Amino acid sequence: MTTISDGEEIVFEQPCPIRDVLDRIGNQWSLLILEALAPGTLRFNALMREIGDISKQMLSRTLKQLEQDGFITRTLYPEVPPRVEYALTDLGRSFLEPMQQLVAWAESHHRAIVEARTRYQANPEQR
Amino acid sequence: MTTISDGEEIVFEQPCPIRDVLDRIGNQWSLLILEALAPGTLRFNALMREIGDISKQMLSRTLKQLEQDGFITRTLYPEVPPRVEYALTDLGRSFLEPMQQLVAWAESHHRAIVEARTRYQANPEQR
DNA sequence: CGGCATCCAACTCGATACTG
DNA sequence: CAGTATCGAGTTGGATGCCG
Repeated sequence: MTTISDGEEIVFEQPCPIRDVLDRIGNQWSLLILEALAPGTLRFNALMREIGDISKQMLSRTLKQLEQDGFITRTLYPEVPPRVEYALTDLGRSFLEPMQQLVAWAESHHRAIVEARTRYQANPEQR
Repeated sequence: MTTISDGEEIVFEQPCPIRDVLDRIGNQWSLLILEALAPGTLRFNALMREIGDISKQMLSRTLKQLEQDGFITRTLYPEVPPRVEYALTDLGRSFLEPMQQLVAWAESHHRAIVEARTRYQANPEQR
C-alpha cells in the first residue's frame, strides 16, 4: 500500500489493480477534487473554496497524488504572485464516468442504507 | 466519519451521501467481500479462504458493517458446531453493477496509471 | 498565492489469545 | 466453527507556521 505521507520514498507494489486504484482514489478528497475539476480548470485556492472543508495540507497532498497518477495536470505560471492551474487529463475525465455511476448509486440508495442502519440498531437481538 | 472500531458507540452524521457510502465501501476489504459473495452464499471461513490475506478481525468487523448497512445478511444456524452464512441482499447486489464498472475501469486503465507514475518519477523538474 | 515541514491526536489494522 | 478482547505499531489527517 502506498502511503500519502510527506516522505519521498514512494514505493509501487500492489499486484491487484483494483486495490491499487482504490487505495488512491478511495479516499474522500480525491473524488471531491475530481468532481470539482469536472467543469473545468481551477486554481489552488479556488479548489479549496469549492470543496469547502479540506485543509491546505490534504488538498496539496491529494493533488500531488492525482497528478502523479495521471488524473490531473498541474500548470505553474511563473508570475508574481504565482498562479497554478489544475485540470483533468483524458485519463481523469475517463474516470469520471464510472465514478459518477457510483455517485448516482450512492445518492439513490443512501436512504435505504440509512434505514438499514436504523433497523440494525433497533434490533440488538442475537448480537 | 463513522469508525469501524470495536466500540459500541456508532454515530451517523455525514450529510453527504457519497462520502458516507465511500467511507464504508471505500476500503479494500468491503469490495473484496462483496465480490466474493457475488457468486453466492458463503460461510465465515470460506470467505477467509476466498479472500486470502484478510485477518479474522477485519473480516469480522467488515462483515458487521456490511450487514449494518444492509449490503449482506448474516444467518446463524444454531447447530453444533455453529454455522453462519453470509449472502448479498438486493441492495448489495444492486451495488455490484456500479462497482464492477469501477473495477473494469481500474483494470483497463491500470497500466496507464502505472506509466504516469513512472513518468512522474522520471521528471523531477520543477518540484 | 501556493504549498512544504513539523507536530500531534485519532484512527486503522494485524497478531495473538481466549470463548461459546 | 465463528467469532470477540486486548494490545500495539503504523497511518491518516488536521492545525500551524514558514517560505518563495
